[in-house]
Amino acid sequence: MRVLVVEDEKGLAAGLKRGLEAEGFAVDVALDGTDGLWMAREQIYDAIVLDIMLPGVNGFKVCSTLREEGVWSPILMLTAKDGELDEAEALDSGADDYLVKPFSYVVLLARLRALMRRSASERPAVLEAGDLRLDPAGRRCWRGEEEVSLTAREFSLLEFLMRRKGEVSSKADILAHVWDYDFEGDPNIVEVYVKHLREKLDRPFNRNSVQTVRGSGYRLDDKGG
Amino acid sequence: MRVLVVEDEKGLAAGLKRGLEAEGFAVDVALDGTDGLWMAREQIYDAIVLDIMLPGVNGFKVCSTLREEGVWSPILMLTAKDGELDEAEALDSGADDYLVKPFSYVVLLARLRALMRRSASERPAVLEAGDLRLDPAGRRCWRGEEEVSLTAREFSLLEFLMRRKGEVSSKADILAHVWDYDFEGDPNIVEVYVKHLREKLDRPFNRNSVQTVRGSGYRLDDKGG
DNA sequence: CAAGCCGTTCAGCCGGCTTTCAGCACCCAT
DNA sequence: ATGGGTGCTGAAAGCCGGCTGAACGGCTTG
Repeated sequence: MRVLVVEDEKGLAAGLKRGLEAEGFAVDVALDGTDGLWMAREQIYDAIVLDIMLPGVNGFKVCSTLREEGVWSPILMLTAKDGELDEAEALDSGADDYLVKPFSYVVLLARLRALMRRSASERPAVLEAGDLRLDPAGRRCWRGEEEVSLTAREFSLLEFLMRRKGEVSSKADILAHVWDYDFEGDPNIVEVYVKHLREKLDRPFNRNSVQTVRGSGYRLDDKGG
Repeated sequence: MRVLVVEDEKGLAAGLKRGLEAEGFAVDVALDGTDGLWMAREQIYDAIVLDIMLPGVNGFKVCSTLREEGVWSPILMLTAKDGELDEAEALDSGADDYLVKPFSYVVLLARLRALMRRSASERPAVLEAGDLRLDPAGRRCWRGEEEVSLTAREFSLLEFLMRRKGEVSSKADILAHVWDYDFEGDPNIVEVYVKHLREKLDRPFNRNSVQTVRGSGYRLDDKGG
């Protein structure tokens, strides 16, 4: 259970780190928004505690940026004032919950646990679509009983599609999330990788799980084709 | 989107009901814990707003009982005092979030939406008109049980008409929204696509969902023809 | 150092979608 | 009845989106 704390008040940050570590969490601390953003991108956290008032990039911005980039770790925001607007804006920018300063440590802990419990049940360790299974942690993939080996890109693409199974993902969306958000190359690359997936997941099994929706994008069949 | 409000202060209950209904929710109200428990068992709600201080069974008890019985609708708890204990206990009894009274309506709404979004494993975003269904996210369309495949334009046109089902949409409106707003071509194209829709959605099923209103435009029948 | 794999780019092909157009049918007012 | 206006229809053409095979360079591995 790894937690990222993004907080510029050094005293508070240190306190949180000590407290959470005592509870058995692994804790990383970022002292400003820019650092926080980098760290959250680099590694998957089980939860992120995020102050709103930050030097560099503010908390709202950090939060919405992460969400856009496909980082779905549960985020608990810390708001200094108790204005209603902050609260609403926190949730709208993609936070899962917020806490008004000053807060008590017990409450923070309870909220954090609730968030992680919730996201653990929402995000099962293994993604499934019909008899297609994918284990993000172990980077493995199966069609039925048979394991299929995928390259890094193929895997990311499939993971992305599986998390949105049944929905159409546009090529732009895919590029933004599976490739770097500032990817400037040929969008054709998505087509190329879709072909790769089809050759590994569909053709050998006579299936059709990755569907083209002309003019819109691609869709992974709910039932794995 | 059906919401259950369990609240004994009649004024507040009525206010919530009115407000939420204005936002397009279907709202049921229970005035005590016992009723709330019954109603939550009877039907699946998209969210439950639950007061802690209730005659009969209190909110904590209602919440934990429901959870034990396998009711997983997101629960938003209303706590009267702002003691830490209440908050922690609320989350521990299985609530997904809580709100301290007095709260503002905007915040309640934001929280409620966040909860439902989070638990939206089922996509409520499906448009319906009789036995005609359309899933904008998945770009799929059904007449009854049978799936109908539509091209990009056909889909946009149908989506537009379904969002305004029962109302007449002028050809100019349709052109502006389904085609580019600066479309300069032949308006006849709308007629062409209406024909396509009819051939795919109506003719094979002996229906008449897309109706012509001579001199005004087209209307999609509320009940799908 | 060689071999292989992976990620990426590119150009050509193909099918079908979008759009246009001309002719016909129908409704309504004169 | 007759004509204009409005909508319907089938076919044809052009274009665009997606598919594919090949090739290249960089990186890792033996």
